[in-house]
Amino acid sequence: MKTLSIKDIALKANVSITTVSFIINGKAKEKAISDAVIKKVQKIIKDSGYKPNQLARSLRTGTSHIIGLIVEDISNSFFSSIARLIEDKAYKKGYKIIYSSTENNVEKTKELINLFKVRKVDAYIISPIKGIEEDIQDLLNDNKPVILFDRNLPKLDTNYVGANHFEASYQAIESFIKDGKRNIALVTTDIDVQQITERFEGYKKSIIDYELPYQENLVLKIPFNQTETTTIKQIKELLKNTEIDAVLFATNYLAISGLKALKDLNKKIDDSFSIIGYDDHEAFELHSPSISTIQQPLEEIAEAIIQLILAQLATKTKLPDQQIVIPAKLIIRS
Amino acid sequence: MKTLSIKDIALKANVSITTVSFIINGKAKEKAISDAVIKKVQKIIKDSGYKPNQLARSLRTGTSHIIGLIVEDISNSFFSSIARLIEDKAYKKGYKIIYSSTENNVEKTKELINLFKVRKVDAYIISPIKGIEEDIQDLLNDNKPVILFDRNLPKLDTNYVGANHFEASYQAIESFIKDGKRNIALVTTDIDVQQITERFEGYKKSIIDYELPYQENLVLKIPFNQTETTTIKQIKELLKNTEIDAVLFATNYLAISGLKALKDLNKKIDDSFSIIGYDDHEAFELHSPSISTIQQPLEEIAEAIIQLILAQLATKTKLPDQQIVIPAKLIIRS
DNA sequence: CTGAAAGCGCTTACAG
DNA sequence: CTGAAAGCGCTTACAG
Repeated sequence: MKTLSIKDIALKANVSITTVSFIINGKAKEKAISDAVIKKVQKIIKDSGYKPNQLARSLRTGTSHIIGLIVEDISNSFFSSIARLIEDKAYKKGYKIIYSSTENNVEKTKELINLFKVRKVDAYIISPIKGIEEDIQDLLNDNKPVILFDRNLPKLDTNYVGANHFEASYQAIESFIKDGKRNIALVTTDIDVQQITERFEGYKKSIIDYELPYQENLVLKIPFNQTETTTIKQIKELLKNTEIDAVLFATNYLAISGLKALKDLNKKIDDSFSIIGYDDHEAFELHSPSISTIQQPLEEIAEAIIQLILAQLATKTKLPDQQIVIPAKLIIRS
Repeated sequence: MKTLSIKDIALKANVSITTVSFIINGKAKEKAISDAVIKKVQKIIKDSGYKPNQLARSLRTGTSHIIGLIVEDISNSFFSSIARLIEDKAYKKGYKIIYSSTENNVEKTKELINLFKVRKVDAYIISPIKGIEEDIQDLLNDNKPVILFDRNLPKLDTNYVGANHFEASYQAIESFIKDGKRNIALVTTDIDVQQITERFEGYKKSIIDYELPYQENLVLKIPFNQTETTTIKQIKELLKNTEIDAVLFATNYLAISGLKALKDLNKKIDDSFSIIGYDDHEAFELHSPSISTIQQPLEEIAEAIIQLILAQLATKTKLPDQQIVIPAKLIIRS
């Protein structure tokens, strides 16, 4: 059962492939094709189940109705939730999403961008890492919509959607301080991306604003590419400092590791020791006691991204870049 | 900055595009291209940063070095973990993965398969739903490798990789019974797919084998497409039956909803009331007490899938279908 | 040892 | 109102 081509349809309908193409692409009216021919061709298309070959179409037109989504790690619930929301929204507008993980690997990311590029993806949604500025600039020069999210690359002029990490982190620490905490630790990662830096800056600023001493030994920077076992060990090490009365975890997976460390240590979360996580995770709410967390509004972020994409796709002219910063919310649970 | 084509390279090298193509595709030796020409062309390719257009290549050859992965819901950690593992392994062999979620929607799944098909995906990994048998059969007729996983479609002759759900569920119930439980509930979903049915059958068989009465009112079938709030309500309703001394949850998200219900009810998990979940979830281990669970060996499943794919891709002839059933493990935590 | 040419399946400027 | 033809960027059978 060979798959049908536009030629087969043209043959059956006894018209040229040009005519068939016009009809398929809704240009029949514009091109003044007679109603009779339109009807006939449409019937044949329907009866035969013919579907245009998108590869050939993309090769010719340079478009694909596909949006490429590049995230750090699809198995992280923050990214998979966003991916799912974007997928839903895009699908309703006739766009498909294909996604892939960078694993914070510059080489892999470059290859992915190239993969998407040669496949004529119409737009890119990227949670970027440093080192791919040039590749993204190429896309922009190529007039492709690019939306960065979660992290920004300050060197680039492009669209960005993300939460206000500085503010969120500041508020989390503020709430600790108002609760009487004095030795507040930060467990973060060593990857050098804007949103992680912001979380750190918010932590620091809040401590200084409230005239607490900034203690470098209370900040633990976990290497990105190490096993969770090692991470847990390092967190336990940190917690040997019994002065610590509160911990902010800068990502959800670090908070999970932190909870495991606490469990190992048999250390309770109570009036004298609090923690706050980042991004939500099913485990936070279920934990006894429930874990407070800084929540990024996934729905709003996904919506903002898709709106930006659609706006750009709908127009030929380059729209002004937008930097959309959405406030994250501190969810206090207890 | 127009992107380069094979023509540009041929022009620069002063050879035909045929020669360039042979060199790119490693057929230079076979086609007896002179070493001098090979060197020259390769240098030009390298210096110019030329990358062959994969779209054109796919259109011509019908292959793409891409594997399509279709799962129920990428935001479910079972699927996102498998996706990530498969992606890693495939990437090492030079294959890229593109994935998408079916949301248990037959129409969307058909469209996705078509999307992948017209893009000449080399192989398919699908966690299928009923109603797409024909589409998959088309792929098989088309001589494309298809690996079903997680769920099988018994009507089809194709490869399958999955866990032994019947056995796993049987053992879970058996362990409850050996613990002295007598009124064991099952919370499962109403979707009619093999692996869910098997979990139910294992539950039933175990109860009957151990000569306990099979009580229909202890089996709760949750509709797939409802809100979690409703699910939690239904589970709470079930738990009003205080005779129940143990519950097996047939999926990880149902177990999560179950834990939320218990938290709402302030009902403790202890000697007189036990639960077992399905698939792992960070929240299970962290919960106090830790939640026992039936664990599918993700790494082994991913490895089996990728091996099957690579074996099929490596040969032109159709290999015999394989049904790989991997035992799930009951992880008892306490 | 190397090249001209057909063809994969489309779209579209041009012609009539 | 409709069609012949060029071209998107490749691969490969054929010819020399």
